[in-house]
Amino acid sequence: MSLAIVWFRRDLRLSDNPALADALARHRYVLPVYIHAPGEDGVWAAGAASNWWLHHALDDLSQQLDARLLVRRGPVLDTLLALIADSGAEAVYWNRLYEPAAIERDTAIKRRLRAEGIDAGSHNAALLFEPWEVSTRQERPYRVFTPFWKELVARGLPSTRQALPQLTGRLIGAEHLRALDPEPLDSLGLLPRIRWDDGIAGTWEPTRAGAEARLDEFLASGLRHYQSGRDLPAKDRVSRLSPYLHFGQLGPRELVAACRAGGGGADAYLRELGWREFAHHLLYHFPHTSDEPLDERFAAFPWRAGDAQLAAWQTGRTGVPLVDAGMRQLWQTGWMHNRVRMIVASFLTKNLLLPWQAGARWFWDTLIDADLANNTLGWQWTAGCGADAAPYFRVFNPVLQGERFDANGDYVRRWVPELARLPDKWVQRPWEASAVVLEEAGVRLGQDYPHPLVDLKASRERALAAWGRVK
DNA sequence: TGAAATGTTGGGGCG
DNA sequence: ACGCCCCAACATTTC
Repeated sequence: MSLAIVWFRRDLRLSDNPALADALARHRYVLPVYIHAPGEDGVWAAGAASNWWLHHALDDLSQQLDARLLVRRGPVLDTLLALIADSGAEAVYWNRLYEPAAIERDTAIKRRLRAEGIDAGSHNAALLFEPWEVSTRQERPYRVFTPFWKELVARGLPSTRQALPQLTGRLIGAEHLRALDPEPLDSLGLLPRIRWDDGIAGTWEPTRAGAEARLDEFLASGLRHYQSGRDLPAKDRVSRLSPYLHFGQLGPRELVAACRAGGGGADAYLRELGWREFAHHLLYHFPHTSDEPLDERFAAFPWRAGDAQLAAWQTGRTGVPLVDAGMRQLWQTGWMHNRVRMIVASFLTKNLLLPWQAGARWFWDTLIDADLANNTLGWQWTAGCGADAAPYFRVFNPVLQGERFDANGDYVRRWVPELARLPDKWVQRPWEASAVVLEEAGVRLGQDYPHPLVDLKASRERALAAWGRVK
């Protein structure tokens, strides 16, 4: 009886999964496989937070598959060939990844499998449109978001609400699975050895059920007021769906369908999904940009070196409350509100003049939703060296941003508790508070909370001068 | 998906 | 009543 391997990667769902659907359509039995091969991710090996999520997502997927997910470890090609030999599979199907290293590896795997007479096929589960399907009238990749998004909308955003596939009797038997040397999930070492994950575990439900619950909550409470609500980091009015999208526990087509059914306010949110598409479009067409600026004029930009300042930023000890609040939210929960991401990124690159790559690396290591395309776009946008980037003169003032979007200081107080007793007027800028005010709030600057790492006005002017010289 | 500097306007205090 | 100044409020320009 014919058997197909479905090679799961970051498409950890059963619904709207074209590789799985293809396998079910063409073959009698299906062998779902996950192969752990961290070395094949190149220099962008997944960080600890990402691995934590992956562990639980795989555990959850395995449960949905009636414990028939075969986990293996090793080089992917060798592992697949061994599995084909041991199981008698005639085909391997998977859903595409779009990072440069993954494309290179998967292309080689497809070629080799076909050379061996195996039916190898890849599908799109992760994006609304393939990066190579969309181009400007000059047949070039888009480099500006708005026309890119208009084109996608004009084509019609694909959406689907598929029922779960009927798997009963289609998965290979448990005894057959055991003969294929399954690796216990725990042995992959994805979970932390020392338990630093309490904050993350208390914040997230990294399962398909968690994704659906989070989506329902967002549709009910956030989507309608997304346009304005998304800017308030203390409120829970953003989707928080990014990690589910990254690991494919939710597909973008499913999300479009849910938004359409969810009523008003969806356009502003769908546009954010458009930025995700744009990020993948850019990384596909400009594969070096995860490490190098897209705008060549920035190749020789005079970034500073500052290990102590970088460490202060990473650990939320810059002395600028909103920046520190964001960095601590990231460290404790593996996630940061998007407006705050822009603010801390602006602070690192512009006020501290530290290279965006250092920030990108830290986000990569700590974010639960770390995604190479999105991370690259976001950091290059902030640094002004990417596609459709922020103008060089756009420097966020974290004090003003705090007063505008965290007016009563709820966000700062939550993540920087040592400032909690400061009055609203000073909570975003304790260094300007009088000695009496500080004393009454129990804050000794330089002891309980640091003096600001840099003067905002002077460092802003330094940044403007440096960016102004890029010509 | 900025911020700060500069310009303009209009109301009110005051001699 | 009038002109002058101050300054908040808003608009425009510049970085």
